[in-house]
Amino acid sequence: MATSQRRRRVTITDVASHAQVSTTAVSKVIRNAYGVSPAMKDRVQAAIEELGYRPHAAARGMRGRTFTIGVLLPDLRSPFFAEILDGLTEQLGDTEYQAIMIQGGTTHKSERRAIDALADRQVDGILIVAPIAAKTRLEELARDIPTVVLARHERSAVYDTVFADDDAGAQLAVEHLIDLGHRRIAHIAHQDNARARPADLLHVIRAETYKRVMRDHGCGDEIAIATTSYSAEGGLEGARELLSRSPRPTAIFAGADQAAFGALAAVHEAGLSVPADISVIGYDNIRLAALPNIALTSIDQDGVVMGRAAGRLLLDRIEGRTSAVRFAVVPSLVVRRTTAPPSESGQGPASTSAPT
Amino acid sequence: MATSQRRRRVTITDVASHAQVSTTAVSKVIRNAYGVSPAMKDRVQAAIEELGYRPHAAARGMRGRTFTIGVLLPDLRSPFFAEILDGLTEQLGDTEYQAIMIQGGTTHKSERRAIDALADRQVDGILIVAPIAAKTRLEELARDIPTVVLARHERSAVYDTVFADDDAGAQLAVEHLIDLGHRRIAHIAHQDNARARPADLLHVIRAETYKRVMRDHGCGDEIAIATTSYSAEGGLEGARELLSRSPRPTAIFAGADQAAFGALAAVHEAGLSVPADISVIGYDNIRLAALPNIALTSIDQDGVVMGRAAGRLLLDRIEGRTSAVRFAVVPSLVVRRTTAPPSESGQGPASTSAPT
DNA sequence: ATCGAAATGAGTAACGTTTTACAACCGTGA
DNA sequence: TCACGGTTGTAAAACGTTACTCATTTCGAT
Repeated sequence: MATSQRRRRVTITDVASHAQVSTTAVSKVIRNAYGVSPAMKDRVQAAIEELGYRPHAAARGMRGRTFTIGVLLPDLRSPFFAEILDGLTEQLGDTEYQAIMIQGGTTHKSERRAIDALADRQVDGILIVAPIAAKTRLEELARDIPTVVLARHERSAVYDTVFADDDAGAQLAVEHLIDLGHRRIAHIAHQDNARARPADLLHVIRAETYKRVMRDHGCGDEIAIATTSYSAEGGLEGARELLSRSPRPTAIFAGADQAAFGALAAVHEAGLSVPADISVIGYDNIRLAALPNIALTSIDQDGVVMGRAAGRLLLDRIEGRTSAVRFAVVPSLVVRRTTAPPSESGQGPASTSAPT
Repeated sequence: MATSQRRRRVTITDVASHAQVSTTAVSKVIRNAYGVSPAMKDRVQAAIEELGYRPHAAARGMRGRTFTIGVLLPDLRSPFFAEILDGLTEQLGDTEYQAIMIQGGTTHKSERRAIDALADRQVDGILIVAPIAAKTRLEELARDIPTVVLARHERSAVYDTVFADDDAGAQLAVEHLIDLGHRRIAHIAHQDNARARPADLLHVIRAETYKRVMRDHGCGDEIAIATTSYSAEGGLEGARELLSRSPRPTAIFAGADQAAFGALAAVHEAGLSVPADISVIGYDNIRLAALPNIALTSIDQDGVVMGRAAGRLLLDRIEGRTSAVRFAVVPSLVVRRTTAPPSESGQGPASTSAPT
């Protein structure tokens, strides 16, 4: 018989009667609201301590705040999200607020369900990371709940945005390769079914900037893009396709490090070497990129700073700010050993014969 | 003036008055409880549809359920957790339950705070992944809230456990190396400040099994362990240390793929090659391990199945089951290209002279 | 002393649901 | 016709907290 009655939680009433005061007084102490004498405060806090009382979030949510920040992540697979969360957690640090996460998935339906779930749970604020929902839907949400959108560039009057300057970052990447002497630079892009204005999506910006910079340096004819996804599998597939083209590119700019890993694999698979035959540059500078055997050249953007900023903006909004803010982080180039000047011999040893 | 009054949410009362019935009736329809005629049901559902009503989770939490499953993850950096969550989400699928995640961190204090946060939010069930808390604390929690613990092996009367058979997995790994002819096999282990019985911790089991299998095959004298952490950085550091020993090991069994990546880096750094000079085997079979240029031999354990099982056990418990269950997944060996027979020449080319 | 304002505490009504209890209605069998 | 049991609906009381209102006390300035 594994019964063992589920214990009743200790409530504010228990504390009040134990401390011989009203529940109102206890509530005030908890929220350190105006109108409690030091004596009262001590007394109540002692009772709280003694009984191990913890306020019941659902009940609080009925009247006031839930002290909960909801974070919507598309998935848990990107190491970059972990950094954002670290920043957010740090910012929430000693406040009473707690971050909870929810997985949005890749379809509109699943993302919708996740957002609704957060709204149903009466979170005090929402951080939406790289959503695929349309701007109008996000604004609808933001009218009800303080909202910060991370990783999209749009300008909204009702929510704040936090993002890295992807235009600058992509320019750093492509110009780094051009400075090394490359001209046949290919790009691996990402495709999802986001309903945002394309120009507000970071992966579109990276791709567009790639094209612009190529043209600016007279390499407009060398533009070659494989559109797959920002993942290892996507990078592998995309790079395979790019490497099969003729003439073969001498460098690949992958829109994300994960994709760059896939690209490295494809290069290896083709019997070519990095950076002798092909240079590869990634984006995000995830930790694995720094391992000495990988040593991936990448674009660093400080996820922790972005997470911190998002947290602060959210807290401000909860406190009542209504004006909208855009917070941009500036990325930087981290040169490692996957990029080098192109080899003199136009095509490497493993070049397959041209078609037809 | 960015005012735009925050709209009042539509409540059960709104639905009731719109459908000209009592709130009780609406509540019954929502929960499809006993005592509603088909006519009533249709009528109410139409009203719900029309008004776009969604039940208010906090209010529900006051009397009944919150339809929320809390998931405590130590961090977001392990790709393995993503799989568990996929399995859980799949299992929760079309139920009304929603999974929310919270980051437990690496200290007892932060994990405690996270668990309390879930309890305060009145989740209906908790999935605790690889916790560091003591068993007694988990049992205390489990007496109040249906709980499933994932990745620890202990046997509890009040909560369920879901884990992979790490003993079998580690044995597969070590015997694979021994079958290839290796004898000087080193191990990279993980250390944290968990308060569990050591024998219940997966990383301890992997290490102990490594030692046992070594002894069973007469390699007891060759046992060499570097205790760092199951991360790329930990693997790098650990492998550096192991490679500096003399005689140098011919194979490394890393307790996790992430650590194996670090080990690969260290081997490369030392001017040695895999698998010619050193074989490396990981654990978890994360996606990156399958990339053709990495091709890491690893131990596969099905995280999705584990997540699904955890979800089902949780739902069962919420429905009233009180008996405890232990669910174990059996791992399998995935041979790729980082393991091979040891080279004949005892030490590779980069061997440093023996000390003294 | 007296007045008024400020400080302090308590009582009570919400908040949006679920649960319990019960009333009204129906058809059925005696 | 009556009593009865089952069905279908409603009213009202929780659940634990906060916000609002108001009464009492304290204290400084006159």
